[in-house]
Amino acid sequence: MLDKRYNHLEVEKDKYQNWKSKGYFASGDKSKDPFSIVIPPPNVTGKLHIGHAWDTTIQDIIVRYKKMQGYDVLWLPGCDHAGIATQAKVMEKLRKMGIDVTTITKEEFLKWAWSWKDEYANTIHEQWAQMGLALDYNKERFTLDEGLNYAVRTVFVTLYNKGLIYQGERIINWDPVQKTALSNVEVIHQDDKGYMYYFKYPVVGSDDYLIVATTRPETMFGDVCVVVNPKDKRYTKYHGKKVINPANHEELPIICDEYVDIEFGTGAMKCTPAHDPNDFIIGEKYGFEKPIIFNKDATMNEKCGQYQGLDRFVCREELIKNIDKEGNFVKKEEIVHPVGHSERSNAVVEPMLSKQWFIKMRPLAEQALANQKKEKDKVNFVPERFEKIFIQWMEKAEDWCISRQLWWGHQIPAYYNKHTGEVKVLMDPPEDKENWVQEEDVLDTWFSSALWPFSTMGWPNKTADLERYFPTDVLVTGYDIIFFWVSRMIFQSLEMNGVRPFKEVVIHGLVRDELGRKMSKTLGNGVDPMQVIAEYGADALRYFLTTNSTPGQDMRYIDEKVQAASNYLNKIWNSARYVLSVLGDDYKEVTLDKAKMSALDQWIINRLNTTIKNVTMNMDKYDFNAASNHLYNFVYDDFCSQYLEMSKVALNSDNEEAKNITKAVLIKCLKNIILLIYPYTPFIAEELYCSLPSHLDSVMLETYPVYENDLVNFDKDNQVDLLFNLIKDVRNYKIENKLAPNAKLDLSLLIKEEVFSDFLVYLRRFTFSDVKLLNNDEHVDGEGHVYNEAELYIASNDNKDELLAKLDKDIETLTNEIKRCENMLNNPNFINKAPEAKVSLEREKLAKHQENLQVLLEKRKKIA
RNA sequence: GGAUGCUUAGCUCAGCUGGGAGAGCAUCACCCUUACAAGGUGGGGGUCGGCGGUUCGAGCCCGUCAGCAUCCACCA
Repeated sequence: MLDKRYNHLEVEKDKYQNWKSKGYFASGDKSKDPFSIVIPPPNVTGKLHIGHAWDTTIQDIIVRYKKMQGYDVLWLPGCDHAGIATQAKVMEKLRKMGIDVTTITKEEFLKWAWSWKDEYANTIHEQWAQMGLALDYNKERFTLDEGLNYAVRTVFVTLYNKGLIYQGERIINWDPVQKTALSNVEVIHQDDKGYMYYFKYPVVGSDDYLIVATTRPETMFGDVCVVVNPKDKRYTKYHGKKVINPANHEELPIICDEYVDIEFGTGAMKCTPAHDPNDFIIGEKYGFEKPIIFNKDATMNEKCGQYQGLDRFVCREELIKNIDKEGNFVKKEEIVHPVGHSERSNAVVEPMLSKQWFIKMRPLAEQALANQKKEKDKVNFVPERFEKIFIQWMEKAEDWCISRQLWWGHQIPAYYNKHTGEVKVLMDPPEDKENWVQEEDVLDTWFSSALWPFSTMGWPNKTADLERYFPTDVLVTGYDIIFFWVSRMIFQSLEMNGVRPFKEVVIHGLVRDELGRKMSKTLGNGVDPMQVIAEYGADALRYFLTTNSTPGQDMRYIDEKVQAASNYLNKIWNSARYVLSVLGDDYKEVTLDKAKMSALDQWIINRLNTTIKNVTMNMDKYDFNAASNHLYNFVYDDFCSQYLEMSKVALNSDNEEAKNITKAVLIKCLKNIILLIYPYTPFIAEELYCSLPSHLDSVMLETYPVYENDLVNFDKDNQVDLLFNLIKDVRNYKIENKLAPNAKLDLSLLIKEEVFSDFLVYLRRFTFSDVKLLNNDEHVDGEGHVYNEAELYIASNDNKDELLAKLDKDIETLTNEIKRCENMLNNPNFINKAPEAKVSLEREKLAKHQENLQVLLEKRKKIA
């Protein structure tokens, strides 16, 4: 027997281990059609957060749903080595342990890093288990394992040989804390308060000067010239002259270039080719040197004289002070301007000239864009609008800097000849190893992530898995990593395989806190999914996460809603408890025969059938909120509030056949509810499923409910609705008159249209009252309720005036309804232009209303 | 400077191809009725951000304005 209250701790105990050990998560049944998903590999930097919980629950729902529909589902798990992030975490840990990280060797570090990885991968496994994810652990991969490393090298070499990877000296984003290059997407531009500083650049051989503005005065040590627009009349007289750099007193030529915006600032621009992408272009164009003035930690280098060794921001202040002393500092203005920060370290990124490896983006992007124009083979974004975001980014994607100055990652397979400096890019080190040294840099983490959908399946080998499961069917991820990951998977797969990596990509939003703020460590407003599970259970968390937002939209974590989810599960739990309790020990399954079923039996089966249809339709659209709503309404309104209560009548009768049919209907409804809720809440579903009188070993082996066409032609909805309305109005009467719910009333009913057998039995039972049937012209006193199919009179103690007042109220609302109908029907445009069905519907309504009004008016006459 | 999303009940959000506004929580009244008091029954509460347009008919389509949020963008 089930407990009175659903207890998630009991219910969720041991089930995951059982599923796993029985092999229910494993893929590979060749008799079925394949369906595949790869998990977005979480970083091994820490624990999973609530966003992961959302992302993986969506996938788990899809996976469990598809399994039930008879697919051989592969859900491939794994983790990402997360280069920069992990290296930072491990370094921090070592520092805390008192280890001097400046002297540590690469080999020592990697040992620590691998043990870190093992530890956190373990944690992640435990969390996946808590969440109940049906992952196929046989296929688990790690982005840094040998197989994936092989795939990474293969792609690198292939792209290099095609000229799509090159090494070049370009302006890159330098993270001075992590001391590595970053790609554009790893830089977060935020509006920071800063200053625009104005300096005098004295003109050589005169007392004149130009005023030049900059937000980064320390870069003046890297200036090579001052640029003005040739059309700028103010500066014509200085063409060909030189100015003195007030920072280091070196002479700088004044050159002319259209690039300079006359309107902006003073119209005279300092040019620092090594530390600004635009200045770099000008430097190239005019053949200037490109002096680098920073060390790797963004302290000033030897080119900066007395400032050498100072931090860039300290140098800035010192420099301004000194220039001011010489009278060349004009002013500073407070401004707000976009400043690039490192995604990981949050350090202000320094644009810096550096030799790095790049992926040439244009050809790859064009290919991806072309593929999106194909009707059949494009990647389908769900919701569709995210395709636009993808396309816009692809249209202007610049070359991707893929080299990182780290230890934790895939070492770039490039080799430098110790003697000649020649570069070779190879799968394996050259034969004469001793003459070559491998590139120290590793690849951007996202380089290996981009290959995830196929590298995990054994690519480049033509493995059976690759053949069977690739391209994958769907990828589920948040909109925040469309650029980082989704787009790169798409172009890499198109380039390496000629096909899209996944047919559909389901995009979800972010989980925010109760106030709508992004969750962050600094705010400390993060929600730990494991704590929520401890309190409410994984099922409640899963249900909450997947049924409280529209696809693609952000959601807020709201504790009460998890509670509400838990209450819903308790509702289902208790309805199951009831159903199981009424079956009795001798329950034998009977096949449902429509001819023998009562109207209410047919009604609920019909409602169930409709629910199955609606749920399935929305599941297929990945609209889990809509799908679950249909089920929720069925569970609460149709099943629990109506049928389950009504079933008590048949079950208490002496009619054995009716009893058995009712039990069968109850079981059928319950079982289907369990199967429909199961993808969302597998634990409670398993528990309840295994409590059913007949069941397989696990709900995981069941098939998904199917819409049955032969059950739909139920035509007594009106009668059932009438019954419910009558009961409701009587209940309302009792409440209004402060009567007990089970108070006995004298009811009189005039039935105008046919009702199903037992109609009155139910009415009497649920009103706790006698119901006297009236003839057509019979009159009784009392409070009247008029329906299309019947009239109800409740014997009442109200005096004449009170009764009249109530009648008048009803008459008024009915009159208004009639007016509304008449207005519509008197509008010739409506008659002519609205669909025929709509028009006749309104006509019918009007007729009914008028008929009902007539009844009320006659009643009024008789009372008055 | 581009782009996207949002604005609906006190709060958090649904509302499918346009045809009489919904849920959860909160609130009010009554009820420990033999599945469920973390419950049941029955209520109350919304000129669907403003303005204009299309339409017989607009929360939904179009335009415009406002507010909020997010993303992209090298302006010294």
